[in-house]
Amino acid sequence: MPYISTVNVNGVRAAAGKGLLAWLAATEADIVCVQETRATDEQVAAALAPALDAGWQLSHAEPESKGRAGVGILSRRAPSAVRVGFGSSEFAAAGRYLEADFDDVTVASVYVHSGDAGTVRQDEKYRFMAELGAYLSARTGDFVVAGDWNIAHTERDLKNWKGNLKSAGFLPQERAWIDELLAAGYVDVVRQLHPEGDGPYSWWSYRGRAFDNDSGWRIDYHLARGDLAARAKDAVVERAASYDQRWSDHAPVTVQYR
Amino acid sequence: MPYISTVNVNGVRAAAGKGLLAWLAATEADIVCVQETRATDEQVAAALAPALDAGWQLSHAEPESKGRAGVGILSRRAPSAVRVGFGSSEFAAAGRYLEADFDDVTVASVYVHSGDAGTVRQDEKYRFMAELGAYLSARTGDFVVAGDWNIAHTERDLKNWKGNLKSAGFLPQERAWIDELLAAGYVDVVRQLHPEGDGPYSWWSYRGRAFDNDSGWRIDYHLARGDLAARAKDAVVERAASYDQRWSDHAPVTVQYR
DNA sequence: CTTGTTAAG
DNA sequence: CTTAACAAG
Repeated sequence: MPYISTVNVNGVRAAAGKGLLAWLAATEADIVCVQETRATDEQVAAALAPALDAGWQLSHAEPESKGRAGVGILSRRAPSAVRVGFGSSEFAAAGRYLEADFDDVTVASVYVHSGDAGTVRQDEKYRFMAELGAYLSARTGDFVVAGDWNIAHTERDLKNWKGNLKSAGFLPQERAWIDELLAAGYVDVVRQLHPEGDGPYSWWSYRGRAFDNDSGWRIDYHLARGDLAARAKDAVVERAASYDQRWSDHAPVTVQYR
Repeated sequence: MPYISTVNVNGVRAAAGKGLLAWLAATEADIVCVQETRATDEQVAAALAPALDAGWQLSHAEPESKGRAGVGILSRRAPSAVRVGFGSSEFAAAGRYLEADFDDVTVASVYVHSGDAGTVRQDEKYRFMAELGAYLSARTGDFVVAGDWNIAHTERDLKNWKGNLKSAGFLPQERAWIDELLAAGYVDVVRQLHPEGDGPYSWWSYRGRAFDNDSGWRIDYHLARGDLAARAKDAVVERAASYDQRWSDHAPVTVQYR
């Protein structure tokens, strides 16, 4: 029943003015996970005012540091419960994790650091991965965590994999972490429904002609566990949402769950 | 003989793309003083490349702090000498003063701080004023200092003078400093040629409808001394240069010297 | 190449 | 309201 989409909006205030609102008005999704709102609760509500007026419910995890991170969940019906962050992690209030309970499913919106190989920001990414991994592995039941994981799992998940073997987002330790999540019972829903071929990519750099050349990365996943994973169908990356005018460097990843 | 213009370009890189280059290609001025290039020597040369290719000569005083200040002099013929800064001032390398000798005249391009009443930035402005005033008062001969002085001299030099009696740019101490320069032998050339009426303003805030309402300030002056002052004619503020598309919040102030 | 923050204007 | 630097992406 739930029709769930996830998209890194790369600044909700900028995205709202460029096409996010139109996309929200047109989508058939019931639940939309967003990442990188880069705004306070108040600013997000202001940017999405037309959507909220049209009935969308907003749950949001505000980032501590201004202009960074920030994740939210938009839903046609209000969730029965919302939880910001996970555990007593150093990232509890980082605006990187939010989960919401709906009648038939619990949905989380996650934003993993992009990282930068060999820097403190990569160490921070690893710490986040460790804590998030422990939290997710301990969870049971029907559950889907959708968001920007900033990790391409396999060679089929990025166009130029040979050139990125030492790049943040495709490092062995990062890829192994996705393996662990799958081993813990999570299913990469889009890959399950697209077992063959490369992609579909969900992020294209703004630099050069990356989008036109489809030189992208698949770093936005739905990781579902329990009964939910088997119910997934029609997983699509809405690349076309970016054709007219790009309103983010990511495209929505949308899955229908029966 | 010299036809001299001054304009605060408010970022030469932004201005070049929006109309400064077209204005330079069309102006009849022989010497153009510019302020707030907000760029290094190299960046200014790159931004003005088409103008330099067309024959304009560039002299530039690079700001110490990136993205701030920076003054230059563009001339159809190369100056015989160029001097950056004045004396051993704390502002010697601030990118706020540059003078160049031409066959028949010495021209300086100056950029006085905008200031902020009651803050350290206002104190800095006062220190700059004191040092510049001492330097200019000691000078003799034919000489013109053109630039952004960031001070409206009298009630006729800004639209809303009543509301700005306590604002930086119209403070008693600032206005008195202009009086001192005039007493030292400098002539406010535009005012001399426009003895009646308000303005002509040379700066309009980007906020609100300031430009459309001509709610501006006259803060860009040619201060000339010696024979030169008497030779001035046809002093105009080229407000029309901003009609199509504004490429700065200031307009060029152009004077023909016989 | 883009977003948002910041300082300066 | 705008410029440019910066940090992050």
